[in-house]
Amino acid sequence: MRALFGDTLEAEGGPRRPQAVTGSREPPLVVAIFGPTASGKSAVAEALADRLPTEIVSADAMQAYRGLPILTNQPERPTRLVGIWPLAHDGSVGEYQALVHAEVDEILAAGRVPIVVGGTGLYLRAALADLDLPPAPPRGARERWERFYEDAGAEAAHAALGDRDPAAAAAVHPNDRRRVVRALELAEAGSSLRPDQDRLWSVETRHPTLLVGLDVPAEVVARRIDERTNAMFERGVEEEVRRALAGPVSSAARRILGLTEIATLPRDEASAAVAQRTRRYAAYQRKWLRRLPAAVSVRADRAPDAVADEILEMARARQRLPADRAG
RNA sequence: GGCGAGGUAGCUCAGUCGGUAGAGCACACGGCUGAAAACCGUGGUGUCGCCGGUUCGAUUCCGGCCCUCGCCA
Repeated sequence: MRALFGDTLEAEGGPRRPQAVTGSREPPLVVAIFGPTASGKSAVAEALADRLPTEIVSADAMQAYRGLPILTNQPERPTRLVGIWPLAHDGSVGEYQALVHAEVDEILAAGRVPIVVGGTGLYLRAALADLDLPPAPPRGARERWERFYEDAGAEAAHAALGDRDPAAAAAVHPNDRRRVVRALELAEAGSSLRPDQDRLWSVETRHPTLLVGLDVPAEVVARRIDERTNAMFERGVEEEVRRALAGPVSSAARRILGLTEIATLPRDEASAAVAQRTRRYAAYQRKWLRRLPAAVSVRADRAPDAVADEILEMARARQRLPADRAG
């Protein structure tokens, strides 16, 4: 346990010394950091990395794509699962979940502390828990059911789902085309959209986990978003987007916030649209934060070092280590 | 200065032949299990430019004023 707090890593990605983080008597600990965009997640994670032997793992659906580092705000410090998919690829939680579990387990096996950082709530839960996701749709099934939904209409499609999977139908609104289609393809495959246990919102995790929610006032986040959006344009997002769109882009990757706006609108309008959509995204993430089970809220409108110190305190308490062992 | 058009939600606008108003977007809240920076649901948040007149009642009709835009001087 001394190793956990006794050493500090070099700030700028020097070679990481393999060393035991937890003794045989100590349980492994995963630290997860969630918060709205521009709440300082990356800075806090990096401050933590200066204090602990850690590896940072991304829980961000869009940073997983390669080719839009400015637009997706990819971190400077080497982070696992960032830039792993080409834009032509259709990523998914299911695919991501298998990858994160492997990364987290590998880091723990090496005696380090995995820090899972990301703004995608679903991906974060998939990283921490085993969501036992239903299978991917068979080839062609999605297109076929989408056509069915279009032809039959929302009500009829929902009624058809009611015949095959009443529980799923009860849980999904007829207008929610995505979920009606998904439930239909699952019902056809003999599976169901509704799992027996609700692991998404449970406190269950694969390993002992300290989940920290960064709490930053909405006005502060809004201001930082404006600044960051301006900075994006100064750093050349437009060129980045132009290059990216010259190649194939999957339907999933097309959802990256700002891609369409920057490609189609004049600069000032694109900038305003991106800032506004990003503010809405931050509000959506705050909803996730409210609902995430077992999240410990930490005020984060202050220096990342101070936030990291507070998180360390909590980690210590979590492992029942005496506070005076920190120095 | 003259003529014309217009001032209604945060924005763009609709509407009320006189009974204090509603769409889209924005915003707020909620849902979410292989597209999640996605998708869906719920909510109207308002001195209807200002002052006065007519009327039981005016955002609506009438008069005056202010402001914006366009054309002409």
